[in-house]
Amino acid sequence: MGFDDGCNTGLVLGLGFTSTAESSTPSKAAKRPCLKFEQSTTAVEPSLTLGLFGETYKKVNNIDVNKAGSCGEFSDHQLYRQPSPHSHSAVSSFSSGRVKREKDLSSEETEVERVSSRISDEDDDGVNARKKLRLTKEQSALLEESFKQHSTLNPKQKQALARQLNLRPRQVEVWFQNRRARTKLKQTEVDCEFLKKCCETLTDENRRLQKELQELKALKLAQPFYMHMPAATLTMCPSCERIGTGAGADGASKIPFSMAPKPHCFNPFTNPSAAC
DNA sequence: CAAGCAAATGTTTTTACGTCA
DNA sequence: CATGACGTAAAAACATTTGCT
Repeated sequence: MGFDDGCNTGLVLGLGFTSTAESSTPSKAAKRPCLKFEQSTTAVEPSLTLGLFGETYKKVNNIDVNKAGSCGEFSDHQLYRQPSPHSHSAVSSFSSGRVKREKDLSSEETEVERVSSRISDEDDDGVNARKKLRLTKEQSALLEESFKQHSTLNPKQKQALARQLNLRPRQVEVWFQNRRARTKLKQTEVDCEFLKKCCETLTDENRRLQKELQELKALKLAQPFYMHMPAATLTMCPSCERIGTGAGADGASKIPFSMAPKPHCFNPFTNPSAAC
């Protein structure tokens, strides 16, 4: 995948970074293959595509099936917050082992909460005001450090970090979510700049090629010599559109320019000039 | 007081996993 | 037993709100 692909299929506009060591089969460990900004940005190479992807957002029929879906935060919300008027209050009966595990975690979180005095103080007074926590420098630093290692946390890591920071797991989770969002925003800005540069380079290259084409056309008109040659002896490099004279019409080996397997597409970062 | 930042919340989408025919 | 369809929960992405500086 790269710049060349967009040339053949056309009209695909996208930006992103493709890992060079990308495996085609997502493993179970890599649960969310989309849009993860790992630390090893040096191991990825930029890819640009222009146009429309065939991929579209799918609308799920049973949208409200998982309305309780926010129960991903069930344990945290239920344990630590006064239920908001809009929150889904009841996810009553669980039976799966996974939920059991979640319950275990929740009990752990309760323990964490007990330790965390700054939180219980706020909640216990009955006032449902949404107080905003300001993380200390130390907390932020540790979170940053952890984020550098993993941009996402598994439940155990979350628990451990929360305990270490004297925060609720939910707060750690939220911090990571927001941090990922900021990272992505930053990355989008970088990509935007990258695309701008690409656009400028391509515009310049296009201008140069147009000029060269004009010159060649003028040359062709000024030199009737070409006209006297058999058409088959004139070949044009598909990449740079320079005209060459084939020595004979029989063998491709004698033709100075052979057709490229596919149209040359200019990549300003790997090919600063035309292929010839 | 408006603006910007960041914590928090709500919604949607994706994925993994269990169950059942 | 293998397999595919289906339902559900969890987690992440995404969008928005809100409190604080």
